[in-house]
Amino acid sequence: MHTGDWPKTAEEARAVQERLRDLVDLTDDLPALPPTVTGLDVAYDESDGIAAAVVTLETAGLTVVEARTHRAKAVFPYEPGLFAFRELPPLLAALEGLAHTPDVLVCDGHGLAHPRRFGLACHLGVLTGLPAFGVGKTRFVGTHDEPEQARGSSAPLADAGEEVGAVLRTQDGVKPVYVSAGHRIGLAHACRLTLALTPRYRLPETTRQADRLSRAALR
DNA sequence: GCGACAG
DNA sequence: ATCTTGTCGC
Repeated sequence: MHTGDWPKTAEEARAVQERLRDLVDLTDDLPALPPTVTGLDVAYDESDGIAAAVVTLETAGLTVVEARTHRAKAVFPYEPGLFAFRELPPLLAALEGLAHTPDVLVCDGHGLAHPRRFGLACHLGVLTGLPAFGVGKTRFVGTHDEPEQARGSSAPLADAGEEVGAVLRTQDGVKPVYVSAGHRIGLAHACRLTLALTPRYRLPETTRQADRLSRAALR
């Protein structure tokens, strides 16, 4: 579906981000608790082989509704800030295989918490037109205070004077995650959904399921 | 100039 | 991302 016009150089990729960033819509029309949540992740092997997985869960109960995987060869090298150009192709292919349109995408990476405010979650949201937000495991940009130790506590993530996300504690005393809006959803809503997806573990159940499936698909 | 740097 | 032994705790 995206064969042909994919950036070849870092310069071209950054230009694409600068051009698409204006298409990000932060209007939030998503129900407080959408019927389903769809997680995405990509696994890699030692020779440019990659496997993407998308898993849709019922929001209440977190049971799997459907899942899809897609294997491919990496077409773009990893570079901080341009990460989406590496994972987007297989992720989009996997998404196209779903029988049901996702209500919201939960990405393994950042959205607005990006140097040019256009991380994977924004890119995926703009290209699919679907609501999307990011839940990163580590900080990429910005500074923040340490959130309180209780699950649900959070601290603003600021970069260059802008609030680009939140550092959210999903379990008592565990390392917090980095939540940021991607497209068609607000930060507060993204944080509430993240908590709904982490009743037991640090990472969202969507990410855990997608991670497991992508690794399995790689072999 | 010197670090930092999503996955 | 992925590579890895042991270790602490429920």
